[in-house]
Amino acid sequence: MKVIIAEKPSVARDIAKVFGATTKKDGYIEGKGFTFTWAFGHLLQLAAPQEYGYYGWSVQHLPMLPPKFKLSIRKVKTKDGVVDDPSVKKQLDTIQKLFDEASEIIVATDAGREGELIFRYIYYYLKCKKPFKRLWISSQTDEAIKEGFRNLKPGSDYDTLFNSAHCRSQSDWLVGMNATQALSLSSGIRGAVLSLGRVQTPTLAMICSRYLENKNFVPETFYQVSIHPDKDGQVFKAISAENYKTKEEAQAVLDQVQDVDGGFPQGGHILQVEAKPRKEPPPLLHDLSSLQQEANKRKGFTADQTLNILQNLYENKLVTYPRTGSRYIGDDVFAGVPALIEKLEQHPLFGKQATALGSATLNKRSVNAKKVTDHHAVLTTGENPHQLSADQQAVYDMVAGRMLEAFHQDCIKEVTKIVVQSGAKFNASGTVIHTAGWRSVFNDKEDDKKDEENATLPKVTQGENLPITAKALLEKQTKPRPLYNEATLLKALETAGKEIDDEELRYAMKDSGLGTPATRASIIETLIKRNYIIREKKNLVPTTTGIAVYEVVKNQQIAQAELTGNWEKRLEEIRSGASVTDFQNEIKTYTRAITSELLAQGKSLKIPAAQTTGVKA
DNA sequence: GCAAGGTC
Repeated sequence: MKVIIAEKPSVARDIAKVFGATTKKDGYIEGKGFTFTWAFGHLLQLAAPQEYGYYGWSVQHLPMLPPKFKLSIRKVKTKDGVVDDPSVKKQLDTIQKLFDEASEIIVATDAGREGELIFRYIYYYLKCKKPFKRLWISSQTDEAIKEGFRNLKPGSDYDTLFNSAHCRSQSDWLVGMNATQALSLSSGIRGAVLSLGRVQTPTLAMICSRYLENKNFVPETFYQVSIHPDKDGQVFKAISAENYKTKEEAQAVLDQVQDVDGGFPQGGHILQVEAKPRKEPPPLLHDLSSLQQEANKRKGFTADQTLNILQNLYENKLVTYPRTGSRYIGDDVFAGVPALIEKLEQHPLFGKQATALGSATLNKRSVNAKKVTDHHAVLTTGENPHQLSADQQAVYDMVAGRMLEAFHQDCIKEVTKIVVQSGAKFNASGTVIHTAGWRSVFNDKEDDKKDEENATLPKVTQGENLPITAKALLEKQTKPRPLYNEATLLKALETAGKEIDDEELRYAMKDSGLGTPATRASIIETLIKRNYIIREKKNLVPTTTGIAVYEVVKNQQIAQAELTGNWEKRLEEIRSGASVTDFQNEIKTYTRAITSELLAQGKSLKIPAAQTTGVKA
């Protein structure tokens, strides 16, 4: 008998369905000579320090460098402390029984580094010796699954992938556990937990450095002049092309404006008119991060809330797999899109849009099989939702609405720029939407609209002279970059802090971002739990503890996003066959260095004991 | 008491 093991129940069900296996057992599905079982993500983790004999937190143990790592069952917190998760234990027993009976194992965990690790940790923990083959597919449609089974790979083809995954896991443990204990112990605060890690610390650093930049920003005053030219009763606003440092300069420009009150009936000379049509393509489909950002902007949901709501919708089969990092779908999935859109015709908000889209040519911007990684973009499933809570409905609508947008036509607008001469030069700009296209779905205002922009501009021609009915001197101040909120932080994590607005360019940097779609919400929650940051309205603001930790580590490698970038590069080399021990030795060297540095530097930490978490009474 | 990774 062959056993197929998937990363999660939903995938096992999808595969079993293709085989026509329908007998549901406890923890697996049976039929047609196969059994289909599953994990729930990582069932096993690297054992905690005490399991190597490092009892309690002690400087004498540092750095902790276990000669051989052990695996232990995933833990869960109960009132009696931290224990093996009973549901995980039970599933492992089931898997063990099935592996014992198996002639061959087919590995169907997600097609990626962590998916490989999830299986291998189980396989080695259970001391299984059975041969295994690898199913490698990036979409769960029937055809993709069948094709994948025709193309099963030898399990050993993925040994180097496992090596890179294993290195990632061990390195995070070594650096995180040691750095955390080193800083906590050297802080001198009894029971303090000052955690550090490859992902959480650069994230904290980003929040702190932006906060300090914002707080220390010295606004500069500058001046502008505005005029109101009048075209046959239609008045628009134009702003001086230059900003002025002093009020006097601006006043001089203002005085030279040839307005009606100053005795100039037609003192505004149209120097230039430029009207350009612009096509604005629809946004890509949602991945988890973009959905979390939108839900934060629209509804103020935290990243964690959005993930929980989505997981719930997923478990109720209303949306596809949520923890995806892809904003694309393959052609096979695209083939099913018209039917999904038709289903949305019942939707109270988008029904009309869905109907209209049903008879139009669909935009294929979000269709690109090469950009589908372990999972495709989030879609609705075609199941009809009922009895959703307001929050569930809101998130569901964001998924459904984005689908309609993504497959909609471009928005066609005309961007007009007018240059008016009246003493000095003045600019006016305005945007007129000709064909709303995808923008008709939500009918939102553009988020990047500047406050000086005119909604519509009158038709004027070059050489024309217009009366200027008003003029004013404007006093303005330069503004600092805003504090991070969850939406802007999530976006920044995708590109490891580099500011890239272009959607597609940002996408290309996916592999060098901080954290993964599945973990970013929990990174934010960890920083909050440690009392490093707090939510203040929508903003994420560091506490004195957070700032103090940042001050100690800000120049260290562990606070730089580049650390992840460097690791990823090395892990990728390992995947293509480079030495594992070289990397492991470098990590050990780094662990020793960071540990001793933190033991020395932690003494300079100044935090009131009450502001650290985990303080024992 | 501690990492980052996955998922019910």
